[in-house]
Amino acid sequence: MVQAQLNFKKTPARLAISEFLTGANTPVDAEQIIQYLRSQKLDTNKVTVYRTLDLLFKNQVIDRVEFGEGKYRYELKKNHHHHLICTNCGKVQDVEGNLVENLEKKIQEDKSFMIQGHSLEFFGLCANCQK
Amino acid sequence: MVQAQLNFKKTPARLAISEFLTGANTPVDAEQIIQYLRSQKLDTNKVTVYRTLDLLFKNQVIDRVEFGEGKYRYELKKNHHHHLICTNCGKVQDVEGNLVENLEKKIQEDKSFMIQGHSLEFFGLCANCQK
DNA sequence: GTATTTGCAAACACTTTGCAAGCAT
DNA sequence: ATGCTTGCAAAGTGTTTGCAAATAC
Repeated sequence: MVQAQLNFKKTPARLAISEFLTGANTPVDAEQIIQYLRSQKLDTNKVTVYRTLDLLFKNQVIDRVEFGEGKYRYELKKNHHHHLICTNCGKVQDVEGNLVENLEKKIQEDKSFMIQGHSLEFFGLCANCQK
Repeated sequence: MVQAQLNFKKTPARLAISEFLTGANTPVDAEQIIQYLRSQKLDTNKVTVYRTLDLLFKNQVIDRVEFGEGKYRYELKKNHHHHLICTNCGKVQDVEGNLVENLEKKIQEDKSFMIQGHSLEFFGLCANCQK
């Protein structure tokens, strides 16, 4: 699997799902994973896909995000970043870095709220869709 | 209804839903609305609730937000703000103001991405749950 | 060999749709 | 009167669960 220290059994489905997530440059949904597995002649049941995602999520191998679509998307955990989601073509770009670190400090002080995490997504038109 | 210029028919269900949304100090889900209607002896079908929410959302009377729960929450449109969501008790507080305006300017320049909107939610522990 | 993982069927939660009946204007 | 709104039943998504059979180690 993605991280050697996790002693999950290395089943074909899990390896393929990890491989797909590793190769994806954008957060993918369960359906896309199932399509990929099908294309690899690995007709894995969707239940297995959800269970694998759950396993990876709970072990902090992947992140789970929502883009207001009524479903989850998943991506390998990586350096903190935010997303630019094109409302026209759906393209997703990353913005590297924690852009709200200073905001968080201020909020913790002002509101006595202990921040553990956040989600920040931007919606708009990518360069191509502005033409 | 909430906004006079919209000439929707003022049915009991719509009036009650608007009233509930107006009184709510936190984004509510469809189920909470149904419970409220029931408590008002207005046994409105959930389909009507969803259709009313859709109507209000499309006419920009309400906002629709997601807190990573796998469902939508709705709140009356108001001054731009973000949410502090307690991961322990679920309490939701508002943070007034557009905290990422400067970020947006920078992103538009750096990424040639035309931002139309964003979502920013903070997850953590409210003052009470830190005790 | 044994505990983990899988597939299947089924259920679940949330939301949407089609259509006929009912109501606001 | 008529077009908008509702309820009902059904279906559509996305996701989870129980259990017996299959498999990685």
